[in-house]
Amino acid sequence: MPELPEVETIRRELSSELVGQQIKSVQVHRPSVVHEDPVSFSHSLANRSFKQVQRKGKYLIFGFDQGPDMLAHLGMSGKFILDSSDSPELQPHDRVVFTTHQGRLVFSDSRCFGFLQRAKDMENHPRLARLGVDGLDPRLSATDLKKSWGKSSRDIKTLMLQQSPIAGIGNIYAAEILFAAKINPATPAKRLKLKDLQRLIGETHRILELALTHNGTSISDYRRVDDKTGEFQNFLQVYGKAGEPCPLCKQPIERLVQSQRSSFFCPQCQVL
DNA sequence: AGCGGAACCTGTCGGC
DNA sequence: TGCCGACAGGTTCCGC
Repeated sequence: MPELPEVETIRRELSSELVGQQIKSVQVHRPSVVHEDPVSFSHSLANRSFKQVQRKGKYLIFGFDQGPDMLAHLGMSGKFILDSSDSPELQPHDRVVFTTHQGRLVFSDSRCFGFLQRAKDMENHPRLARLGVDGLDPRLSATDLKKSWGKSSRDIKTLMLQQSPIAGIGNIYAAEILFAAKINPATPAKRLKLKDLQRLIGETHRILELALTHNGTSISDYRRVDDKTGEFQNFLQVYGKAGEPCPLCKQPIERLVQSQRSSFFCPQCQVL
């Protein structure tokens, strides 16, 4: 589900609404989504207060007034929902519920690819150690990309999804960024020159920023913490649009499977 | 080392 | 109506 703009939207909303709230209790309804002993997890988080919410790539890191941080990933269908109702009913996909003095924070995830886990040493967490430069980070450089990709004959689309050397891009934004940069998703990475990679970085920044401005893309599952949808789905140029005319040249958009994922592109505009 | 493919789990939709 | 396969904003792991 959630790529960088969706996760960052959620981070901002949690940051403004959740910070300062104290946890009364934690109920784990699906132990497998807590990647550690669920009993220790619940016990240790009780009575903690949320202090900050950070993001690295598609991961969220919750900081508390004391004790280890909590790492969270939303997988394909994970959501964080905040509510303040008095007698909320447990929904079928509610996996973990944090009850605070002001309401609840619910981790809901239909497919259970997401997870929560405390970690004392977040800096060296194996999940985070592999991440490259954040997709919104201005320090992202074409030279770094050339260094990582310069000798690879793999297709550029697959490499963009690997979270290194760039972190935060997923299937939707890979398609949109490549369309904007006029690069074919099947192009072997080593064929891209520095100026192509510079353009790719420019479009990465532009598209991710724009999507963030519109609070991300809601296609089916993704919701903001107040259950509202994002709006960037209204601005998609190629993702999910196989058979529809290209917004630039009217040629039909094509679908292609790469690394077991769908890619969408315009065969006429994305020639490189 | 790097690659392709399977696995994790659940839900929805379209075709027969 | 029911069953079956395809597909879905992700990531890790295993075997070659």
